[in-house]
Parts: sequence; structure tokens; C-alpha cells
Amino acid sequence: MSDAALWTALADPHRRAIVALLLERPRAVGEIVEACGLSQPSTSKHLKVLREAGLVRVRQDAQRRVYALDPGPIAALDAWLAPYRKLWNESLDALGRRLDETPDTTEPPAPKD
Amino acid sequence: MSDAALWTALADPHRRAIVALLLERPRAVGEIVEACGLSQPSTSKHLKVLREAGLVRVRQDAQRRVYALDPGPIAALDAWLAPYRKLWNESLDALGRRLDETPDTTEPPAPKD
DNA sequence: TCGTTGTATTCCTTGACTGGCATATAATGG
DNA sequence: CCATTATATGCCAGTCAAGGAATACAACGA
Repeated sequence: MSDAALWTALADPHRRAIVALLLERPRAVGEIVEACGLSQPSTSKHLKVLREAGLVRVRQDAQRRVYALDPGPIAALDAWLAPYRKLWNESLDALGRRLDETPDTTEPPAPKD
Repeated sequence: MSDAALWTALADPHRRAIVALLLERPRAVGEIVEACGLSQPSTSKHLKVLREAGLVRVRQDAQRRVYALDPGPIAALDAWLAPYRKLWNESLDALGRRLDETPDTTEPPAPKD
């Protein structure tokens, strides 16, 4: 819930992997266990962290628990990022201006993948 | 440099605080020490982590070292976020549609908080 | 060159996080 | 009610990161 919990939750690579999995579609724990190659208990613990950070929500389907992404905290991250985005937009602008001033290159900036 | 380093760097609240400080303007280590209330060595270590994650760059000014944000990794974060942003845009859309279907409220959605 | 200022690094201790294993708990079907 | 399936939790050991103190290193001024 707190900002800290969100960052800590996403700091772990396995948890980011889980979040990425859930971006495709909601999944039951079993699927997640298989996909991330951890033991079931470890996976459950990671899911708990994600749950407590508000990043995922659970729906019960018979014995299975189906986890799905909650967009809220992601939006919070986006909000955190906003002021910085302004910063790097400026630097892109600066780059653009510099390119304009050098008539040697006829190619457009080409997205640096 | 790696994605992992970026997340780990930002996982720490003190380091996020430093990054926020540097968003306003570049600062020498001394200023940062004062601002974040840690000892000078601890602060230096945090700066090292940020440096190795590519989040900050150093410029030498006499004895002082002035740290400044590097927009690159922030952009990387933004890129990571992009697919998820699509997700919560959809959910906002869904919310909008639901509000459209309930003619009771005449008020606009009103930003939550 | 020497003292001073500003910053980085090393050493050490402590606390937190991770993963596996075993086990508890919840839900279902017979 | 019992066995089974699906998930969560407790316990333990290994690892790692953080902070403080002391110290080393670098750049400047006299």
C-alpha cells in the first residue's frame, strides 16, 4: 500500500516476472509456479508480497486462487515517474536541437532501440 | 546498468530521496548529506549505487563532486512501464463507460484525491 | 610542501530477505 | 466424513544490504 511496499515488491526480479506474467492474463498459482521455476511455497510468498503491495488481486475459483494485476499501484508508479519524464523529454529536445544544427546527417534521429 | 541494478537502486527510500533532490538541481555531496540526514559515508555509498545504476553522473568542481540526474535510466523505467500503462488506461476507460451508463451523477469523475 | 576541506573506501555488526522443506489450512468430490 | 487437490504458513540456514566509525584518498590554499 505504501510507496515503499510498492518499490520493494518490484525490486525482486522474480516478482517482476510474475507481474509480467499477469500482464498477459490472470493466472492460478500453479501456473505461476511452473512459469517462474520456483517452489510453490516461495512463489506463494512472492505473491503475498505483491498482494500486500496492492499490485495483485486474488479471485477464488474452486480450490485454485487466480491472481490478476491491479492497475492502481502501477498508476502510482507512473505518477512518481511523471516529474522525471519531463526531465528526459527536455534532454531529448536538446538532442533534437543539436541534430538540427548539424546539417551533415540527413537521417532522422532513429529510435535508439 | 542492468535492469536489476536500476530497480535495486530505486528500491531504497534514501536513494529515492536523493534522486528527488537531484531532480530540482545538481548538488554536491555535502548538500545531499545534510538533506537526507545520513552520515557522509552512508550517503557516499548510496551515491555509488546510484552511479553504478547509471542514474546519476558526477562532475568534479574543485574538491567537491557535484551529482546530477541522468535521464536515461528513468526513460528505461518508463519503457518498462509502458505495457502496464495500457492496462490501466483500459480500466479507466471501463470506469468511464460505467459512469456514462449511470445517469444519476451529474458531476464529472473528479480526480480521486 | 603541508594542512585543510571534501569525498570515497574498508571493516564490522546487525537486520532483513530469500529459498527450501515440512506442515497447516481451505475447498472439492465421493 | 475422508481423501485429494490447491495454496498458504512456519521454521531454518544462507546471503546480502545498510549504517556507523575509522581511515584513506584527492584537490585546493598558504
